[in-house]
Amino acid sequence: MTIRLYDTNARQVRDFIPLVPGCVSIYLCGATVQAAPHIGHVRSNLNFDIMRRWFAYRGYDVTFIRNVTDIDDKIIAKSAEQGRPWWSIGYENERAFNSGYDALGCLPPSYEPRATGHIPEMIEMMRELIARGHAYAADGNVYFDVRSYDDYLSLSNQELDNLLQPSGEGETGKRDPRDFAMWKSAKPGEPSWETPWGRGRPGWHLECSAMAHKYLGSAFDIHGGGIDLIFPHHENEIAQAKAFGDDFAAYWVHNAWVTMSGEKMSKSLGNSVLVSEMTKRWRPIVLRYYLGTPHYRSMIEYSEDSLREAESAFARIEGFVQRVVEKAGHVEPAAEVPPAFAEAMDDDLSVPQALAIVHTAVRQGNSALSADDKETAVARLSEVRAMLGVLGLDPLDERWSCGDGERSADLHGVVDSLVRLVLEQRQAARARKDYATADAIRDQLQQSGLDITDTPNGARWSLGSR
RNA sequence: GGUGGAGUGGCCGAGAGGCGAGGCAACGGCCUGCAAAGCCGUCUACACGGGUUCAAAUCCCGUCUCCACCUCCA
Repeated sequence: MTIRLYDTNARQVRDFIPLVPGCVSIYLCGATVQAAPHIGHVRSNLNFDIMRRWFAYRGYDVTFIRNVTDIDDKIIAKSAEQGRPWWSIGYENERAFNSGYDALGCLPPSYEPRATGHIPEMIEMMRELIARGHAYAADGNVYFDVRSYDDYLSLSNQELDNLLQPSGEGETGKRDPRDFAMWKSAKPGEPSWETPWGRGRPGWHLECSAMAHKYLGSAFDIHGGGIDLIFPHHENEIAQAKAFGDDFAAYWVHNAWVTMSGEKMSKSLGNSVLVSEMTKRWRPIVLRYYLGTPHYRSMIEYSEDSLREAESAFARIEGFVQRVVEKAGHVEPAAEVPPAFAEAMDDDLSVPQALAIVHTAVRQGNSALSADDKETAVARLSEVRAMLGVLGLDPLDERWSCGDGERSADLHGVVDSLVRLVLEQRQAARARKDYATADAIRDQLQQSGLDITDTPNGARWSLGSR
């Protein structure tokens, strides 16, 4: 019954023991809103969405903080390039991220703090770190003194002296080239805030230490993010927070990335597949199935073929759900998921194994349907709904009903009675063995985007997959 | 140079000493006027070379290939 998670810091799977019984606090590194989100960004969020849903299912009270870093070098550069304010660029991308998360059915975080809304907290942290001898000001920058913190690089298991020398472009006055900037002095024309060390702006890592402290306190349960954040971002967060006096995160969970032709999808490599493009071409629930069901620590090699495969696999589940509902009416999700499913989820969120349980239930349910065993079919559906609910993939969840709720339900009724009229004609043709006419009717409906399936109880129609 | 990860059947994708994960595709069967869907069955795989063991995809040694991080990154 204990949830186990792979902790990057321990480099092994550990039993999850919450700091406060019954509660779990999660800090997820969200976006640096310098560009529109690609599917790798949503994948990360999706993995943690499933994590929090599982914790909630297990009875935990979940506090989920996902930050927005709304100031950085690239945002400033774009602002200068486009002649637009930095905050307008950041906000535009922030909205794109949120609509991407939303489209794929991610639950909103408990709170979503922005870096630039927490300048006083950052100044306070720097003041304390300077007082404690872990940081120093130089030329209007504030640097963290990495040699002053003994445990530096323990998360990524590296030795300070083995690191390649950083370029340290434009960062002057460092005691050690590997010291990192918590605060950067403002160049003319750049956005800046007043501090005791001069006008400037946050470096990349300070916001997370400061905001995690503010919203989750000096100690919290889980810190998450993409595997590429381990160094330098998370190492630097740890150094700041711990040197400041926080215990910081108890568990570190990192998701793997999405690759394309074997290479990491990234904004700078230019091989990004934008979420906005994908949701135009694929049903969001299918995208969620595709991006959310491989294990979170496995790479996803993006391809259209495997997306199509995911579409077929999910259609199988969906078909079962629809058939049972047509036969038996509304079926509520079961209160509990099957034990084998729970066991898989407890074991470091083994979604692929959990999904095998779903497919088995679907197969059993389908068998029950063809044997006319309504009771078993309903029981399996109710389990399937409970399991899919945890994964955020229940096709009957209102979230996935397209368009504006009641109006589209009305429309469905209209289409249904029209199609029934046509199907009656086809049935009449079939009855007099005029199969040419019957097939022509079916072909025509097919071309209108409707799939027709004959069953022992008459023909049924469904929206074609594309 | 340092640190970490990966290589599994036609494809995707789990597993981590012994019971064929699961899915997609294909093929055969049942059902069907035909089709579709569904069900049943078939396809017995773990980069390579050694070793340990009654037993290795899994552990050990070595090799090859690929990827990532080393101050832009989810």
